[in-house]
Amino acid sequence: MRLWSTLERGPVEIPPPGEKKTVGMYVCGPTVYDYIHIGNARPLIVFDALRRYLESRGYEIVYVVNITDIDDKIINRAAEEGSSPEEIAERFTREYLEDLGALGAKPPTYQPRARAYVDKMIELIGELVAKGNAYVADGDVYFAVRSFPGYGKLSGKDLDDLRAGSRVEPEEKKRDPLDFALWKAAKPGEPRWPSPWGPGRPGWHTECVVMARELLGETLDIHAGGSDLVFPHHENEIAQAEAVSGKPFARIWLHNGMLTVRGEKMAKSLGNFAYARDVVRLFGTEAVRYFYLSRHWRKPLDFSPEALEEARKAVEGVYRFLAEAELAAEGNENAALPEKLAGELKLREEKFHEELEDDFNTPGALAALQGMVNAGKRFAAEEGDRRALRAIAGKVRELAAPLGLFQEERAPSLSGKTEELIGLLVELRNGLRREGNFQLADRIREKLSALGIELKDTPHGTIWTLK
RNA sequence: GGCGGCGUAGCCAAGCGGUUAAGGCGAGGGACUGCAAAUCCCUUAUUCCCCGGUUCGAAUCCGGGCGCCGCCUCCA
Repeated sequence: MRLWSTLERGPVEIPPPGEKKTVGMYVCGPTVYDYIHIGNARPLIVFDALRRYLESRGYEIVYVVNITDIDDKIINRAAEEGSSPEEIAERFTREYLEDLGALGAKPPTYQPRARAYVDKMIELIGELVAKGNAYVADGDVYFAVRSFPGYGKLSGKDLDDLRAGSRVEPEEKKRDPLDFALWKAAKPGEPRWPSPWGPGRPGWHTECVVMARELLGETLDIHAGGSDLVFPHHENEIAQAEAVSGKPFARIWLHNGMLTVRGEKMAKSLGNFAYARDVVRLFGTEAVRYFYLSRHWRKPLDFSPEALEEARKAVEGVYRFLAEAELAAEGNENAALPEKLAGELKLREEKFHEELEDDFNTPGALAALQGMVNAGKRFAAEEGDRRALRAIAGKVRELAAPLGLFQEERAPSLSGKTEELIGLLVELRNGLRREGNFQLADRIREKLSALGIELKDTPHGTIWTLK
């Protein structure tokens, strides 16, 4: 399998499963100062799907998504609410975990929190100071970017260009404006940990390095996150990790494209965001997942209610096929697949895997899945043989499982008594229809429709569904 | 200004040197129906932002435009 890596600026081959015992995968998770917005959900869905696809192909994945629970934004929010940073972090960690579940993500192997690793961070900073890659200035510790020759290799930036166009305000304490804080001295009222440089807290760029090293070793197989993290966050991680270990920090760097709104990046600071939980509540987990997976993970994707609605309908269509196929084929589970159909099915299945093996092209894979559904429908229409449909339905479900799609058994049903009641109404209405009393028959249909119960008169009788 | 990406049907979106240019949504036509709804079937890009070039052959490669976006500051 090939994945396009930011560092190589091109595709990198992942060694086949079995050649290596486990694959370590690290994704930059949220800062817990508020509910996550739907843009934050993109890496959580896309890399969850990638992880599960790799697992389905025989890889053993150790999947880490960190939780940043030390940060300026948390401190600010606490001040606004008259609460403590600990309380804010605790609360939004809980909310985040709930949202992660609602997005249909498989729980990560580890979900480390920065607060639990402060000691290790102090150790790492100490090493950097000892090696001459970092310096102490008035209770702060800064990483000296000029001390790391590879600085800029991930983002393709040149130190001198950066300085020329720099929007960074030079800080007195820094030797170079691009140096970044490893340790920040505590201001009055701020959370603090004791350190050799005085009380303070770690800078953001250090936590991922430390947690990744602790849980996955010095070199990660895959490091992933949003494309807005390439610079400076991931660049700074590389500098710290590699300055200490002398080994590559990660083999493959994956960066998902941004979610946009009318072409502009969704961001809390721009105010153009929607909370993930609200979008999931409105459109459902699978519509959100389908929405993301119907666009290649590296490209920007534009958010709109219409786009989500479109995804919801596409998901709906597949479920309609699955329900029909599984119903029609009941009792014919072992019916042999006609040769013609088997061939087409096989072709689509190969296509599905080819697409995913090639830079995890989920839109292509979804198209292959839709193609299978269409092949099934066409076959049933042409040959009048519906028995074969069950095999297709099974294949679709099997292939879609790692993507977190099409695993629901069926639409939620009503209680037995209610169903009997609807059955009674349907029977009465059909009596009226036979007598030609369409006026009353239509009224019953309309009233039920208003209650969310849709009646359909088919040649074989009337069936009903929930809207 | 520097670095990176994108521009494919009404909309969304794959394809990245030879395919009938995937797939979804929408739209149009048909079947079914008392009328509907739903469903099913069929149709829907001689052409890939523009202009040159390379090639037997380009949406795909190269050069030059035009337009849009991201990063360079916290950010998934």
